[in-house]
Amino acid sequence: MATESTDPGSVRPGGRTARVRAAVLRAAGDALAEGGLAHLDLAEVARRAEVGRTTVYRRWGSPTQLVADLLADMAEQSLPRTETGTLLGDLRANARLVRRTLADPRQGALFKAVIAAATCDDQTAAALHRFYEIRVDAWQPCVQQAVERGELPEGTDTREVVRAVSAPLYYRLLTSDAPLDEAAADRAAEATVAAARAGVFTRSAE
Amino acid sequence: MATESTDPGSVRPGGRTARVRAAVLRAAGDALAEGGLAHLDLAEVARRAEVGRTTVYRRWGSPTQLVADLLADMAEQSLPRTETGTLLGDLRANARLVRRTLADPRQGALFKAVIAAATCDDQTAAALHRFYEIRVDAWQPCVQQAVERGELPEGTDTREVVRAVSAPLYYRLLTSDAPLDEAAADRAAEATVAAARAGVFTRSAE
DNA sequence: GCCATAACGGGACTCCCGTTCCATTAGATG
DNA sequence: CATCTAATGGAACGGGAGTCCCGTTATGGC
Repeated sequence: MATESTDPGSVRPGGRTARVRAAVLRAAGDALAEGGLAHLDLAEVARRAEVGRTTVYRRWGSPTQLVADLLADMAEQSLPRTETGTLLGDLRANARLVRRTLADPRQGALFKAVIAAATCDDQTAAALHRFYEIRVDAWQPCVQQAVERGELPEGTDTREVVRAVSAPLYYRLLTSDAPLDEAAADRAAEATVAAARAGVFTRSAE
Repeated sequence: MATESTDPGSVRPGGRTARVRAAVLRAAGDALAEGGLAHLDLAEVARRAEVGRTTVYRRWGSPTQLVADLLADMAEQSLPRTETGTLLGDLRANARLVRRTLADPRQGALFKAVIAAATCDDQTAAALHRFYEIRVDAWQPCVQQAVERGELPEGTDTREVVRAVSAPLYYRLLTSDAPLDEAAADRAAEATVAAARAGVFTRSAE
């Protein structure tokens, strides 16, 4: 048995290997943003990245696994979080950041494609879930502070509050052709604050 | 020019043609629910539907276009809407219906795959948007009634309220591996009511 | 019930995706 | 700087997806 030797890149991750990975991931991101998951062709990615086809097939194997690696890369680049001192201010800043990202032609298309890939493959789904776990954890403290300030009831599920801000924006991105304007972002933040104040996000037991 | 003759099925839509379409769409739904968009193979769909490969390639051409037709078919089957007399009751019924659908292994996987397909192709996206437009329109009246009863402020964007109920459920389905339990559905309904009561969904001007 | 033809279905063909083999390049270690 | 070998990349190969051609079926109109 002995786990199939080792994946390429795990023994000698420096120099060229890292450069190849960076070039391939960038090319994959571009291709995804342009054509979506269905048009993601490993041969074309190799061409764009100026890398041998064989290398791409060997190291990533399938489009969905390539996306999984792309997600792992995206998860490492964390954005700085702004602090305004009030819950509404913090959540609005978050909502506007999410909106700006999703409304950007390249980034928006990329996120759509990445979500699509996660629906096709369990490993990719795991990578996507991890990505959002990290993002939610990064913003969760501002809700925690609101609880400590007395703005929100004790026992509030702080992570669920953060997710409630993003949800309507992603829902609109995927199921509607209406533009993601800043008003939608502000509404998402306000709705979340209203619900959180009403105690909707308190976990009853446990 | 003269629009490339006519699509198959438009001149003689009865009998066999309709039977073929039904068989193919059912097979496509099964295949999508099992393997997701990436594993949707037109040849296999033809085999499952006991239909000639040529027919499937000629009438639908690509996986995404097949999904677009599947969506048009799904949009026609509308679910009956329950009425409880209160806004929270109606929205909770809606939320639980959505949750039950998405939590069902086959239906949930199918919805994921359909959303994935919509991210790859404009026509499929249009079909998906139309599907949700119809669903939202079907539930919008219960919010309208709440406005008329005085439960919600005048000028409330009733459709946006309906969307606010679904959003967190879809967001969880796609970006998390947490189970879609009934508590999540109830929370979505309660959060939406709290926000709507606070006037978050009133459109300022226009 | 009969005819014209829309739509289907089988088989052959082509092309490209994905794999395999091996020579070449360039990290890592001393 | 020399050596070992992980990792890359070119070339050739096999198989299956998608297309084309044409005969067959059965629908809609009279």
